[in-house]
Amino acid sequence: MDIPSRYNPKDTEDKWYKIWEEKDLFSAKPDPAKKPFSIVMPPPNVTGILHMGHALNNTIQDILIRYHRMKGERSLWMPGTDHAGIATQNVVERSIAKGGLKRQDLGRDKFIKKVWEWKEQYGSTITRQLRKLGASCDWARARFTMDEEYSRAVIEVFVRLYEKDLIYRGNYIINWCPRCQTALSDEEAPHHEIQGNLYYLKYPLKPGQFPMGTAPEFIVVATTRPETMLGDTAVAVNPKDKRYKKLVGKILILPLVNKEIKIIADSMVDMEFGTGAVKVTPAHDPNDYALGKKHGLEFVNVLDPRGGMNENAGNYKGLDRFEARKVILENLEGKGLLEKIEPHTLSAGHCYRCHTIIEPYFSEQWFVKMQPLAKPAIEAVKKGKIKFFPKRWTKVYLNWMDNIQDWCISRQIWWGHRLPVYYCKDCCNQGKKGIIVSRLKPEKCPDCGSADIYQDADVLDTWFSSWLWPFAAFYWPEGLSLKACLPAGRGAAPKEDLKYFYPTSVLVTAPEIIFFWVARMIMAGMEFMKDIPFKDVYIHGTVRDIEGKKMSKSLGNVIDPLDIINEYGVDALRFSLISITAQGQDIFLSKERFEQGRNFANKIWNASRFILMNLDQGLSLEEAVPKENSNIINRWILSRLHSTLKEVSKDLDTYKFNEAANTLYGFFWHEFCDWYLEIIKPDIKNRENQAVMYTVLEECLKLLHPFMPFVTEEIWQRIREQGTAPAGDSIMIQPWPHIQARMIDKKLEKHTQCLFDVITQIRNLRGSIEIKPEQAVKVSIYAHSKAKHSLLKDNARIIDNLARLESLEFLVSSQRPGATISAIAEDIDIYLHFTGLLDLAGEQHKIEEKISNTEKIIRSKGPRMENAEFIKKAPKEIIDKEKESLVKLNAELARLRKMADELR
RNA sequence: GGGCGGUUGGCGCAAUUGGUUAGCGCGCUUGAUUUACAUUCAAGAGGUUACAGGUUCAAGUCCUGUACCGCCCACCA
Repeated sequence: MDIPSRYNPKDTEDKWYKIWEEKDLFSAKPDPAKKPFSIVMPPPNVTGILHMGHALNNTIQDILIRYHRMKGERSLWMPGTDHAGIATQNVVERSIAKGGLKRQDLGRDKFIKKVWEWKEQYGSTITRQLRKLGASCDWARARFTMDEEYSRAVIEVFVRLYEKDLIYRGNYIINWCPRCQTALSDEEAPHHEIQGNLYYLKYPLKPGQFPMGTAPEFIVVATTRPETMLGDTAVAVNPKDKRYKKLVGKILILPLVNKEIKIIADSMVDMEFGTGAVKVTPAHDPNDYALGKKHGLEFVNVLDPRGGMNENAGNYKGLDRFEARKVILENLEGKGLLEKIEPHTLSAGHCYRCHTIIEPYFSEQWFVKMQPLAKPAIEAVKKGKIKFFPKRWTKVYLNWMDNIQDWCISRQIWWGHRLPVYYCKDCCNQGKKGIIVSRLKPEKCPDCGSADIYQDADVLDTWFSSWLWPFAAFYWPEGLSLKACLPAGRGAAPKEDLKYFYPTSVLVTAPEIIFFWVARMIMAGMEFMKDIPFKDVYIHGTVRDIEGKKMSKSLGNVIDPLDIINEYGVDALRFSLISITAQGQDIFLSKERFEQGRNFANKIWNASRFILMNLDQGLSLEEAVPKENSNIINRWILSRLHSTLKEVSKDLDTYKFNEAANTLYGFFWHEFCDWYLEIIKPDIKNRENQAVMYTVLEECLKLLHPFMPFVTEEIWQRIREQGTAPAGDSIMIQPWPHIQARMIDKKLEKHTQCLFDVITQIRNLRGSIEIKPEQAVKVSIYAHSKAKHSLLKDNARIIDNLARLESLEFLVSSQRPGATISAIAEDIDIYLHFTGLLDLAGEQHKIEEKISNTEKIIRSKGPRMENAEFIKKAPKEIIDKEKESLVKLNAELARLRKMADELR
């Protein structure tokens, strides 16, 4: 037998993945007679490279897909990539920058062409890496959010929403990233705390409004962004603020700009903060914007799109915003108008792509009206049509949905779906509206007939295409009406699949994506499909380093899954990752974690190697069905197998992946290998043992396959190569083991456990007096019950072998034989004969210790049985259990005392 | 300012609806190598479940409060 004694992942991984793909085992074709099971993969960015978050996310999905596929469902995992507008544009801009080029140098069309070229060349990195991971996606169906047909769906949605009056254009304060030079949605500009200052600026009152000496010369305002003062058009105070009461309505001279601005009163102003007087910059702050609207203030934009000062900033024009801040402060100080600077922590929005501090910026953008869309999406979750796992995310979702804000969807970049918005130059020039929203470019203006029409330059937020993923990936809207219209044969993705696979079964994703994507998909699903996009949402934790920090390149704490695959193998990566992923908890990773997975893969490998070396051909599996007279050890392991199977299936059905993995680990390693195989080793050629051993291995391989696809496939195939089992395509498509309830016998499991306890106790006794492992010893046993007596007697050989006995004697009374040390296991007394010098005092001490321990337990339980309340109120089962255990403990105590007496 | 999660042996985590003597992995101690696997095997040590109250016959589990850690949301200029 040429099986190496170490599992080498590199020999199996690429090989089997290739074969699975060649045999087309990942493809799922609709079959009305069968249940569908579908998952749409959260499409990774086309610029993406595999990180641990991907590894975890996709391993979970692959486990679910493989599990349901084996259960006989039509199991589809729909893969794809996201065009990731800003991220991809940034990457390509960086790449052409090496040649000293900016995108503007190329022009829009050429730049877009470059992006496509980049995509062709590098865009498949992430999908290649997902293959490495073992992901069993139906690659033939892979979609890209910029595909022609997908883009059509995006345009369709825009037009429909516009026609329903759910999309509008307007001038508002939005989040502007000066580096990416585009608007961002609120979700794309998360707030982070930064250390800044609060600057106190003096704004002089216009002279002559009060008689000399009856009013202050200045009003002091506090601001964190002094450069925006150039765009101030008022100062606001609280109307209740006595300090400023008489100043309301008066005029200030805005320093540096020398412009007159008014003091206004508004209850929005917090009297406690700063000086109680706030400068108002309607074009650069959302609050000030509101004030500006309310009080009819002027909107002065002082920034340009790059975050520099524009022509409204006068002398400061051209300076970067932070440079300008410095200069302005210097100038104010020079004029004695800077009162003081206080350190101040504030939270500012940051671009989620490049982490630049965003500027609130007044500009014309396109928005989606969210409240009407949110309503049915809230209902769907409230009514339980969509369930979150873990449940607590439901609240997070509902909270956000209840306070939903309109969604800014226009982006001032080039890479993305261009808005299907056209303008008639003539109409616009004449001050008429001239906006045409259309699926196709209009030939001429429907109003004036002019052909002078141009398209809006903006593109849509990437999430405006992702939110359609669960149905657009299935060729919506055609998919609703068309029958199969793609060429038949392998790889064809018939468009009627939408009907079969939608709604999808479960969405697996990370918490930070709930607002961006999950919530919006639900809204889109309800709006365009009139149905939920998925039934369950499984939210897994964030992968962190061992100190709990997020993994990031800048922190240098990244563990690269590809390195782990290289060093430990993919099965090890998958298994370890899953076994430490408690439902919904974050994951703290260190490299050593993967040793457990690697060791387990090796254990599976070697147990299989051992079995294969000893397995006869042409086994009849009938022999693995326990009969009344079957060997108790075989009945035990089969019962444990089916208990395990039941648990694993239940855990998978409830998304408790770590529990499933750990249950399997414990069963395979510690019960099957450590006990069962060791026990049957001497009788390994026994027909029944052969059949049982083989059955347990086969079933375990199947149970393990979703977690560790490669090692299980390799072994499964080797079993077939050896001719032990009939040939088959792949373990991937074997039926999931059938739970046979009648095989599970908990009483038997418990009963058998006693045998193992006796063996452990004997080994323990040997160890306590340092008997050499090779030295066989004499042991005498007295069982206080008949059942146990016959269990031990029937299996004496097992005890002999595993505890290395010279002889095993069954006593007829509970009398301690001479020259022995003793132990007890349940109701069995164990005596180990010792020929050397006996450490009587040590033995005595050991027993005394056990006695006091047992007494302690009895003391803690005893009063309960005398407690009338307990007897009255506790369920009968519990009382019986308690009674039973107390009886046992007391018997044990009596036996221990007797043992101690006999020693004296 | 709101909300959520966490706090269990040295470390990382488990523990269904409250119900035997709180489990697992790593690490540690001791011993074992012709005999499937040293990526192994055997045996063992190690916890008054963050703290303070409360409910209950019974609390790691439920309630109230406190402390610390982490995350999310929010327009404190």
